[in-house]
Amino acid sequence: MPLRQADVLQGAMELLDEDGLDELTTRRLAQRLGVRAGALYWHYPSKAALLDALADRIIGEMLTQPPADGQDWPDRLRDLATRARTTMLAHRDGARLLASFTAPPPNALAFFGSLTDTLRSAGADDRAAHLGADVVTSFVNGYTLEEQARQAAVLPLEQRDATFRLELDIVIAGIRVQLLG
Amino acid sequence: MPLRQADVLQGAMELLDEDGLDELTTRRLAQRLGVRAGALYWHYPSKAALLDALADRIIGEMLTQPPADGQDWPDRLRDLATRARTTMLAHRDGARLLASFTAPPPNALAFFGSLTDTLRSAGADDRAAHLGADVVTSFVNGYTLEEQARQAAVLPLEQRDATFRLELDIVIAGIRVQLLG
DNA sequence: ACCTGAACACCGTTCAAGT
DNA sequence: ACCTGAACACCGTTCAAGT
Repeated sequence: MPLRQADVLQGAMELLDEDGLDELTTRRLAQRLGVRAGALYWHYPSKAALLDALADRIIGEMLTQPPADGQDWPDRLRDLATRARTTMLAHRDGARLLASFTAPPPNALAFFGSLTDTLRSAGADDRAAHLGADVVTSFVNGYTLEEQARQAAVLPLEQRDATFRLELDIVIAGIRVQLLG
Repeated sequence: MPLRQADVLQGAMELLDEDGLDELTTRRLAQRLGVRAGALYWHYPSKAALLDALADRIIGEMLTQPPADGQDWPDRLRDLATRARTTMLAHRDGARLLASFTAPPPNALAFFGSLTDTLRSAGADDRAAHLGADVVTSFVNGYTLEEQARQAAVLPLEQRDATFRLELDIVIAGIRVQLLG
């Protein structure tokens, strides 16, 4: 039976997890799927489009669990930020892939929206909610990119978890003081 | 006269600024320098090593001006963070290049050291100084990477400057509350 | 509708050989 | 000491032609 777009995406995900972003070439992906490289261009217009779709699928994994209720806004921000980091770490080169998309795909907007919603429900206006969501996003992406590229091989996970938590609490404390004072 | 390592690095810098990281190939660089691609391997053992050296040269630009005296620690942090962002923005794909080195080169360690020094002089112990420097670094890198990849083309600089400043002040307020309280 | 075959215009890297 | 020439093993992409 012929390949479908979902099969191509699934194969790309597996190849990423097994061999990393640098080994995720159109030729190696085609070989794994049992076709020639040119065939991929029937399903996606370019490799960049395929990587965008892959990034969006990974971001989608951050959105699966519904928010626990009874969380106050700092717990909710911690939950979202932790989920973002954990999901990126769960895929080889995840942070680097997510830094590479051209325009923010749908799930990226949805995830950002859950950050701004959290802050608005805590009393922030639109501008403050956007600033707070943005500073959390920049911090988590910058931290995880560095962590996955250079620290994951040398520091144990519990230690990195603890450091992330402490630095995240610095950002959240800053949001409280500057935006929700 | 023959090429020297510094000439290769200079050519790489110019090619980066003119055409961007994706166009900075060994073959195009060699052509600009009037040699064949293989000749570069006499000066650098690999393209990765050349990019590391280029990243370190750019980070070095953040360290040129001595610290203004009479600054308190928040002003000094703001100065360092702003200098980091400005320097990355001054080179095409600067943030992406600086996210790509394998091990932190000398100037990266020196820059991080000036952040920790600032926090220690404000009364932080070693652990707190490290956490504070790290959260600033992660935020600035994450922010500028996103900015240079997707916002620089669509938002005016003054607006991006203002947003960066506001978000940086969130991080600094968090450091004050969590680490220097 | 989906894919092959074959090509095009590239990459980074190596290394004997030249000067 | 520094570089050429030529090769090796790759890339992403296009597209007529096949089924």
